[in-house]
Amino acid sequence: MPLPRFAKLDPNKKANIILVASEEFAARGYEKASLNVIIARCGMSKGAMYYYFSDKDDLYRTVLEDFLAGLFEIWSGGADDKHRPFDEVETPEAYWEEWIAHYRRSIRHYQKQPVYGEMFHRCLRSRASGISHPALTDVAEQIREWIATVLKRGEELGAVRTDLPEGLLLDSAFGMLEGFDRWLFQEFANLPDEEIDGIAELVTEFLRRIVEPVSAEPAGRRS
Amino acid sequence: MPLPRFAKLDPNKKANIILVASEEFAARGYEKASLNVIIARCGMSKGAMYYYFSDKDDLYRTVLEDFLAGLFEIWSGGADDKHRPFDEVETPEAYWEEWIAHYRRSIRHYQKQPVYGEMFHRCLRSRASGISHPALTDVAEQIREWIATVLKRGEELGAVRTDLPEGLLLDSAFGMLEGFDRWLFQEFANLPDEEIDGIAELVTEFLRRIVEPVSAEPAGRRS
Amino acid sequence: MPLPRFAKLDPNKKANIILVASEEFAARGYEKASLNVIIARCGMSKGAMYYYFSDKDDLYRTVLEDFLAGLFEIWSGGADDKHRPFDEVETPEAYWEEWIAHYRRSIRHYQKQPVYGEMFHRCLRSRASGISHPALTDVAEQIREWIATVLKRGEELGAVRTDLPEGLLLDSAFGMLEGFDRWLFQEFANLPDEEIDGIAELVTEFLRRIVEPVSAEPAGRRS
Amino acid sequence: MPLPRFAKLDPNKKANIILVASEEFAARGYEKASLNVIIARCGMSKGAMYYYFSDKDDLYRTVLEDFLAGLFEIWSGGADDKHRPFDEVETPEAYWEEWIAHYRRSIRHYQKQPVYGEMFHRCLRSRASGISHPALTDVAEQIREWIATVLKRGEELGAVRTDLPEGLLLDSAFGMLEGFDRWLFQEFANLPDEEIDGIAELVTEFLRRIVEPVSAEPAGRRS
DNA sequence: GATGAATGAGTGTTCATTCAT
DNA sequence: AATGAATGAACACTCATTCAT
Repeated sequence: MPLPRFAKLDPNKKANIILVASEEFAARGYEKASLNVIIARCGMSKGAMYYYFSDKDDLYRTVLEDFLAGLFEIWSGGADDKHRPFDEVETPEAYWEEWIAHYRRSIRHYQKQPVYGEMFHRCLRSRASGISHPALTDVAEQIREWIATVLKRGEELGAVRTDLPEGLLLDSAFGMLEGFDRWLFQEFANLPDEEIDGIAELVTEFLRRIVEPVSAEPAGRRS
Repeated sequence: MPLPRFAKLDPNKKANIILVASEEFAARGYEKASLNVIIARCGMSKGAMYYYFSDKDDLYRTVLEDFLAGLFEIWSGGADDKHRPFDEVETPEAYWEEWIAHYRRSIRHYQKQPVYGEMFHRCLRSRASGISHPALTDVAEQIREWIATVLKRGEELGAVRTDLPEGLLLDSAFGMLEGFDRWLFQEFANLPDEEIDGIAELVTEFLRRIVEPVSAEPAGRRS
Repeated sequence: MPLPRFAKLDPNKKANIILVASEEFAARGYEKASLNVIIARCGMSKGAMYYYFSDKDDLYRTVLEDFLAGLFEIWSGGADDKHRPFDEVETPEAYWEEWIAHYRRSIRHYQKQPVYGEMFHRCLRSRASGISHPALTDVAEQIREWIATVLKRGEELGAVRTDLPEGLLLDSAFGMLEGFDRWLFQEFANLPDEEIDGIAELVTEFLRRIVEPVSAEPAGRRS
Repeated sequence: MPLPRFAKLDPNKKANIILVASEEFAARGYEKASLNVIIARCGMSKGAMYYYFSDKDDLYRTVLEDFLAGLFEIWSGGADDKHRPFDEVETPEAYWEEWIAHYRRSIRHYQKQPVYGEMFHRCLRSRASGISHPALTDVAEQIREWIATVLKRGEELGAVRTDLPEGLLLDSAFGMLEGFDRWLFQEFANLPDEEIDGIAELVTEFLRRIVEPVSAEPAGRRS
């Protein structure tokens, strides 16, 4: 929702504004983030900022939109963001393989763009809070819905249990992924590139344990 | 850390200050919470507040300490907070039963004291964040450590796997519990009292699936 | 006083700029009116506005000039604005008849062009104020002078008393007309067309009572 | 509506704040008036102003209330403001004598407190505008109602005509008084004290001419 | 002729904190 | 032991105006 002028701005400046604002918002949250600081760091005048964005809220939403677009691009496999890799799998095994691939892509992306990771965690944390900014809640909701959709696909393939109240499985699985991510984030500095695959497999295994039907052959337990 | 004078204050007033401050901090977070509002709601003067607490930060820490003490009291089974029920179990089965009991107590407590629940979720959400107040991170860390200790006990009993990097299992399990809690919170209004037991069993089952050794008889899958 | 370029502008655009600006100035007053808003509503660029007008003040004066020209055209009987109907009456009775006709014309005009009415009232209200914009005070002064001239004509015909300090009679009469107008404005929606004549006669009668010489046969009291 | 603390402030400081604020509001109107300027002129800090008043609006209302209280005190004859001198007159002649006395009091007051005059005219001018601040419109409305009440009393005594639509007479008379006032204000510097009586009689005569029943013996025309 | 990006002093408002009493 | 008046830097936001293109 930035004013249409923003689209016409020099791409470098655009990217810089979004980067600087992302950092500030990611580091301090919407409320504490200071527009004055963002403006100063961008080297713009007050008026210029308000020339492109109608207010702090608008800037924030723009930052989040940019983040979400980037995220979904990664999640859709680098192709256009309408591509849904999980729609193409046809067996439970392929389904779980796609989860591994999904995680592999995500981790690689976070390593390259640490700010994305910050934003991502902010979104996750904001869930169900009632306190955080509506736009952030929106983004969190979209992420959650993405996962819900993928779990739905898993249900169709018989890879995901269906005997629990709507939302319970999703929230628990989502929470676990979030926790795993948290650990991952703190280890990023120490994480050798060649371990990424193992990590992706591990988190997928955890996910399986939670969401697989109780009658299924348990993941990672094939004697 | 409040000034020593605070200890000498009339217990009713003490409790009132902490309750009012808890509500404000729980509802709006440290940064957005207004000392002015707290002071007004307590019916005290500005000077009085600063007589007992050196600053906003100090008040916040006091509130959190009180919260944490209350939490651990519940978690220790209502006895003094040095009592550690998990230390007393001697078999894996007893270990899991204690988890169920633990959850049952927690849920009952949240239902009676919603403010505690609010604080709790704030703590959870703040985890691993460079954003939130250090004192909140501290509390979150202590909660995490409590769980870590309990998982350690599980390891000793052979109920918890030991083949993963320190922290990974903890964060994943903690995240799952958090997500489960989140779902629970939204259902509180609709949750009949007699279902609490089932809920406590369910979340424990999820926990088992994540943390049990891979070779173990999987939880909830006994034919 | 707009820059000479304005004269050369396409008449439709000219009229549109003046209309839009009139609305904004009439609705919000000089200070609160936003040039940005006017510019946006006109669909022109910032630069263009400053190409034709040297500043906000300049635009305002142009708008007022246009308003005043239109007003005097009406008051001069629809003919060119040098025509002065009151100069042509030769008896007191004809003088008062002309006042009635004057009012009839004015009311009809306001009904067709509400913006004019708004401007008119703004001018009236600004009278004798150290607050309003000098240009508005100027316009108000010119309106006052128009009435002064007409009263002068009345004095020549013996229809208007001459025994009071310069200005006193004028201000009182002007104030009364203003008050009458105010009432009129609020009743516009409910005012059937056929009552306009009665209204015009009534206000003229009020005017007569104030300004007629004390020895004259009082208006509306002819046994 | 100032915060209750304001009442406890040193009366000199209170009066000073109201005086300074009155001047600024009277001179520039609500919107243009700068709180910063008022604060600086009072020699207070920003915080202090907001300690006593919740916002600009609050300060403005306080100023207006003070003004209105002062005005009604004068109008009630210097006695407490519940005293209504017009209620005590019992004949048309006494009624008109009270108007003269009323005007005499008002003029004397304006001469001593010029700011009151400024405020008064701002109120008058704001009438029926839709633009001005609601609080100002309120005050204007109360003044109008005061006059309406007095005219009503005149009707009861047969001193005021009753054959015109509600409001028309009031607005016309009010407008005339306003215009008269305007003239008066510009002459204040030149007005010798001994002429005040004549002025008060003159404006009352004007009023009579407008509002007296058409059949009555006209004022000031007794051959 | 015309554009629109950029400016920056200005606005009203908040709030943790201090300190004379 | 307690008060509450006072502070002032910081906040988000506005808008008439300029000027390189």
